[in-house]
Amino acid sequence: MGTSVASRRSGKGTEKRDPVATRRALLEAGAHLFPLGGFDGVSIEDLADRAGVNKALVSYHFGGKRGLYVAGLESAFAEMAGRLRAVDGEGVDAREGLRRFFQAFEAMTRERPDFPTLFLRELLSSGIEPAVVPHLLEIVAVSRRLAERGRREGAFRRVDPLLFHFGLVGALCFFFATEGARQRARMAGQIPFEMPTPQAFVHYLEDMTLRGLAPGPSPTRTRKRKGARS
Amino acid sequence: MGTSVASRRSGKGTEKRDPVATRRALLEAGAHLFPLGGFDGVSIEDLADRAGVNKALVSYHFGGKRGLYVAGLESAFAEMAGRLRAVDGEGVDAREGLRRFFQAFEAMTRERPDFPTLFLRELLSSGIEPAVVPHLLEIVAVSRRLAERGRREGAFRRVDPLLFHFGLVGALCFFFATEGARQRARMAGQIPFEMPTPQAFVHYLEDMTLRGLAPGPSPTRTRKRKGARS
DNA sequence: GTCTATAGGCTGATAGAC
DNA sequence: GTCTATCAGCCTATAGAC
Repeated sequence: MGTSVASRRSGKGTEKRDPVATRRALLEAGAHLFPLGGFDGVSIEDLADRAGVNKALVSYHFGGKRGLYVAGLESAFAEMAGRLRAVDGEGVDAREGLRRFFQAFEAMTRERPDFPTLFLRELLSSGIEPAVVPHLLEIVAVSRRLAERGRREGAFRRVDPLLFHFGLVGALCFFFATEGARQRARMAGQIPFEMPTPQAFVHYLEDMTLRGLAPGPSPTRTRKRKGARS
Repeated sequence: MGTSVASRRSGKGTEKRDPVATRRALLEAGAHLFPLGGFDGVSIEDLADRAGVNKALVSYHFGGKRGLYVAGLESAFAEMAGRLRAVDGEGVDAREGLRRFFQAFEAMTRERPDFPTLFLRELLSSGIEPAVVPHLLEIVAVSRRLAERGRREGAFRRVDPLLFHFGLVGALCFFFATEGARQRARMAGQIPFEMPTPQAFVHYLEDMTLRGLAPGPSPTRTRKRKGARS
């Protein structure tokens, strides 16, 4: 929990620590600092200070600031993709899969609260890091399969799996990535009313998704009536 | 459309232009560059070059890079808030209000395609610019009133207006803010399949929202059954 | 209002001692 | 592997000529 330290000054001497502890401390520092501030907003010195490690070790162990950033980024994306794999369990039907989808997202944000921020920041950046593209595609594939399975089982109406994906992931990412900003703004007195809790939002979104995906015609006519079948 | 130029070199001399043209050119440059790259990712020289203007004029007219950024930010937020005000028209019922809500968002992204990116970047930043907080609250208030009106008119079931707001705005912002990244990744061959169009997504989200808000019990039982009425 | 020139700070990276 | 010292580059901001 506390600040990881790979080497420390004690009295007058310098104690050396495990090099793997150094790497780990730097990765932890990156995981904490990069989501705030973004890549440009964090200096090597910031990272070294938080890790309790010498500046030069960033270049030594990761080949530079970018290397440290990418290493953390990839591990986070891989972890998210891995968690979502539980959605495709053996005997789980589509509705249960959807529940697991939300559970996986909740679990991720519980253990890595600023993953959504990191995620979003990377998507907003000029060029997505090639190393994480496979994980990204894997994440998309999960919701895609979920939508298709629901359709096959008759649990969901037919929707474009990609639209389904963006509606779900977009709302979740936005909410969780901006959660910190809300809390800060709330404490600074900029927001004069209570904000929803993450649990409430996840529950709401799950409810809306189930209702929105329920088979059958829309309870309200759309503007233009179409023929019998599309 | 082309690069705005407030002053230009012709042959050997230097022609002076309207100072308001200078300001305008710089604001346009900021509106284009800040969404990409973010505040840290854009240098004063980048801005001046794109505006066809001298570096020093940024400080002269806006008191520094931050001043130019905030000026553009505030005008964008104000414009979005203004567009959303149409949702609260005189004789519009809730369902029509929701339609206008999506229309306003679509219109905004048509004329200022990278507003969602700017918006999201600001929400992710360490501290939200105080100057835009009022506009932010106004935007929240629109969806809040929309949800409450729908409830009052019997068109929507009862939902927490703030959850409604985040579900809607979150999904829209995410999709549009990452649209550029998708196109880039697609062209770079990182994505091997077609991506949904903005129109398709907006239509999908509107449909899902109407279905999700339709009065009546959820077509699927939730895990815990509650009493007859809440 | 606009431009040139420059000050001054900070950053990422590395050479070389230990 | 770790640390100190240092360098070259870029950045924002401003003083002063026009």
